[in-house]
Amino acid sequence: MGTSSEGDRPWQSYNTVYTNAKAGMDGVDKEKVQRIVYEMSKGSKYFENEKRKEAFIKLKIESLRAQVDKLTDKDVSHFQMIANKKILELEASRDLSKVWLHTDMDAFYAAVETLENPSLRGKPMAVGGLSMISTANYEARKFGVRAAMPGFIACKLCPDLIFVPTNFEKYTFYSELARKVFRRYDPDFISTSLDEAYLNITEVCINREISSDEVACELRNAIFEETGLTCSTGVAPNLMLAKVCSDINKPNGQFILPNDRKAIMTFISSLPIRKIGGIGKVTENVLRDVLGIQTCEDILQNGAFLCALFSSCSSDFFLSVGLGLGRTDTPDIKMRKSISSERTFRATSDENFLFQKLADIAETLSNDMKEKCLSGRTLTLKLKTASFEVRTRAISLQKCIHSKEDILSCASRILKAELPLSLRLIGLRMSQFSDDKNSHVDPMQKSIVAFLSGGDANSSPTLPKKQVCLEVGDKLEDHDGLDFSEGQSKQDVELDFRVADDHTGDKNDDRFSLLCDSHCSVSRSIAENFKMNDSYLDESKPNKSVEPDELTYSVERLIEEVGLIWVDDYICSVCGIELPPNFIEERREHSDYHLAEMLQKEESSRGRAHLAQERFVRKVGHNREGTRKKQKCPPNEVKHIPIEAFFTKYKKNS
DNA sequence: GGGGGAAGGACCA
DNA sequence: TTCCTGGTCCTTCCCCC
Repeated sequence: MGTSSEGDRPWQSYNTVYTNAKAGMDGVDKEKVQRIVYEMSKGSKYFENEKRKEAFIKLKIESLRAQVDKLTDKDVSHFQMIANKKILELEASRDLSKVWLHTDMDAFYAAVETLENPSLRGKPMAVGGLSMISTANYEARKFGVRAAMPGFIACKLCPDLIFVPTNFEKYTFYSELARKVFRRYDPDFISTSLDEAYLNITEVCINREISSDEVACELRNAIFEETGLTCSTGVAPNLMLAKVCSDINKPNGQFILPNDRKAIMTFISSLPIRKIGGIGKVTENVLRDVLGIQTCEDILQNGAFLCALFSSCSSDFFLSVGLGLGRTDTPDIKMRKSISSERTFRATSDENFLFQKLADIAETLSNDMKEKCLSGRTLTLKLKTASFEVRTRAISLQKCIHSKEDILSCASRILKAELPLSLRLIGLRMSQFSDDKNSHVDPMQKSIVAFLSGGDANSSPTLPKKQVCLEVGDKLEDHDGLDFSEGQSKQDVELDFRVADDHTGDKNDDRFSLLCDSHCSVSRSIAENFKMNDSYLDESKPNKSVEPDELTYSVERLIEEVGLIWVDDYICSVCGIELPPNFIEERREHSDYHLAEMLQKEESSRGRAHLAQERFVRKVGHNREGTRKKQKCPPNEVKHIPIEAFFTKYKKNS
């Protein structure tokens, strides 16, 4: 930016993934593609957001450069010693005894569509729509059209482009046909997607006394005969290299890298780092602009700087890439860690529309979870604003949930705290699954009594091992075993009234689950919760009188005693302080303060209430310094860019 | 200081 | 006029013990 050449060609500074060479795109006029992508994008909110992200990366690069400049000769020789030691250790772990084959179906979705509709053959075609393309055939790739490109840009690059909608049933069917072939060569093959797999063919080569080249050829022929589709394969001593190799002779080709260190080092030396799985656009730019690293050989030559600038895990990963090392064993079966559903729509701030979308997504997620017998404890709401800024807000519950009603109830509360906002995407993700998929109750969940007594929920034989629900107006003493133990202060209860899960999924249950959800990050003030969930309040129930001296609680009493509501959703009815709805923590602390104040009046012991007040005062002071926790990030604030984010996982490979 | 939750980001197909 | 979906893993920040 800023140079005359860039002024003439502003698109050159707009880096997108679309100019990265993909199979079948070798002859593409990259500058033309870059210019058209730039011209179609510029001025849009997406473009502005990309620019913002680019600016962050530039700052990161500048910061790393400054760190390099500060290194003395002594520092460099120190880090060189560390790098040398690591290289020796990594080299000692090199395993050349395995033969891995990576197979990748050629333009899979597009090939399936062409197989079923031969009239598409020879014509530029893309699977997807005007908003986004899933994949493009090789005829379209000649124009620069590729996966992950918006369809309207693809249309500009290739006006005759034919669009075919995605049909996952078809792709799954053909994928299964291919997998039948894979199983014959490796029953434990690793499937990474519908069209890709890793096969350990070591045994096949030994038992049948044939070369890996012959196995690859045989496998490709078998796949073609049984599916009518072509694939490309790569053979190498580890998974990382096999994946790189399968891309070399695409489409319908294969590349064999011998299990020989010298051959590997020769192969890797000129390999662009971007070809390595785990090195994407950002890492490529950072390594190139900070250290001038472009090939894997460059990595080894910059070992000292990599050790100086990056975490141990990251530098280990980089060095292992430079040595051509990768995983050589079949990983253990991985359990799913999360399940999610998200929808993009035209940006809007219409709250009715947004809550309806949220309900639709909650239903989809709930259905998916039921289908897979999953029940989760952590719900994450993902929002993409009209300006493409992505926000996530998570809530961890005391028990696992899966029903639409429970999901929607939690999600609505988080969303409400974020509004008003113009959004273009809403997503919900559930994680922290219960081990026992048939149980929808978290065994770790403590009953309120166990919580109050500081004991384990399961340790008391007299306590019901189920969630205790209170009706509005109930006193805790009305329930078996629900009394406060001696010395137990009421403030020990961080009350978070939630919609009860009665395990039947009934809507509009007028009871509240009185759970001690102290870990709930978005637990709200009592008043707020009541306000937000007022549809669950049953006003027909008569209030129950409460003796002031009794150490008992009723839900209504808390509200009455504290008397705190947020007038106009903004002003504290007790003291008049103004706190916006999205100041969740502050509001919670604020209601804590008033609660403590109330308790202070009625309890003979003042200690804990005083502590709560102190806590509030400290917190307010803290917040006034502008260190509010991750609620909003100023646009001009330098954000952390976790360049190393991807690398630790490779550590175990080496 | 360590553990764990939350938030954000990079990357992949 | 228009830039997806679903998943994993990692780091940093922050709070709590």
